[in-house]
Amino acid sequence: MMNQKEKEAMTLGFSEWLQKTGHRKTPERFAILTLIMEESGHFTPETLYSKMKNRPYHISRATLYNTIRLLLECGIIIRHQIHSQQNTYERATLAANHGHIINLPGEEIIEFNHPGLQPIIEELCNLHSIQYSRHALYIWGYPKKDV
Amino acid sequence: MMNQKEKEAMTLGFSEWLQKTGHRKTPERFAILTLIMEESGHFTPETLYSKMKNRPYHISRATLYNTIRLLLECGIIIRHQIHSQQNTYERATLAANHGHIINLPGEEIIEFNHPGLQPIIEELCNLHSIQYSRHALYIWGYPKKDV
DNA sequence: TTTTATGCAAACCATTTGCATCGGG
DNA sequence: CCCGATGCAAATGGTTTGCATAAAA
Repeated sequence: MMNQKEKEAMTLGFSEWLQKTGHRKTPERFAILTLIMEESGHFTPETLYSKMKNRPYHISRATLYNTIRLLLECGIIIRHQIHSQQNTYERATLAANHGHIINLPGEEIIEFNHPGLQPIIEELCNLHSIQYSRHALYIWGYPKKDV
Repeated sequence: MMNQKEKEAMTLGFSEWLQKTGHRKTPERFAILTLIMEESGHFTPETLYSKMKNRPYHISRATLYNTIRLLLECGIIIRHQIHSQQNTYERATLAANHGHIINLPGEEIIEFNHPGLQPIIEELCNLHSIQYSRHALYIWGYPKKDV
């Protein structure tokens, strides 16, 4: 969960990014950002939309998808591609800290963290002359039946 | 590219899997497998479908999607999650050997290989009691402008 | 006042499904 | 023969788009 200070910093960052890139600062956009800052894990456009319905004012799917695109562009959220039919998103600051183990069947997700990964990624980026942006490690497997 | 021997082994494996799981061995299924064995990288249902059109007989989208599902189930192909709108696939044997660097903008894909990754994955699987099935490491970044 | 964003509904498009027919076992 | 598989076309459902209206700047 984000604390108040982090939320303010993120809101300010979004506001500045909107300004810098020539987008308007509409209340809908900040309402969606607020909702996303309350998410503790993965979410989809549909889960956001249904949560939106319980809020003071309604926001359309068009605006929701539009805002999700902006939040992707400015790097506040990232898109996971775990399910084939529906896009899943996560705040980038959350996602940066862990990989995903996808536990079949049912695709239950375990998040993990491993310090050895970062040096490998840096090495690969140097090798291929890539300016690192982000990464994702997914591991698929089945629960072990033994103890 | 797969050599003849590998192709025969894969075809046999698919055939046995179909038998074992109670599915019929239709010519359409083997025709699609044959096409996939000629792919040297990523493919989508649509790229397969259009290649199919140049073949002796036509295969419907329904059958194509049905067969892709079977090939996923038996582990011959895996699904990548790079593009948001269309599923991308690859032969599992190919995918096992490399990770993917997604070079923005345009999502050009560089494949890579790093020996340090495997021990990390094994460690994580042991820690979480996971029977390893497969993994995927994606790195997003931009081309470096300097030399 | 200008121009971008919103909301609604319709359009899109990859994928799935229903159903009549075909054909593997 | 029987029942699963195919082909076609229609349905589905997540996402995008067109357009009239609203509201940021």
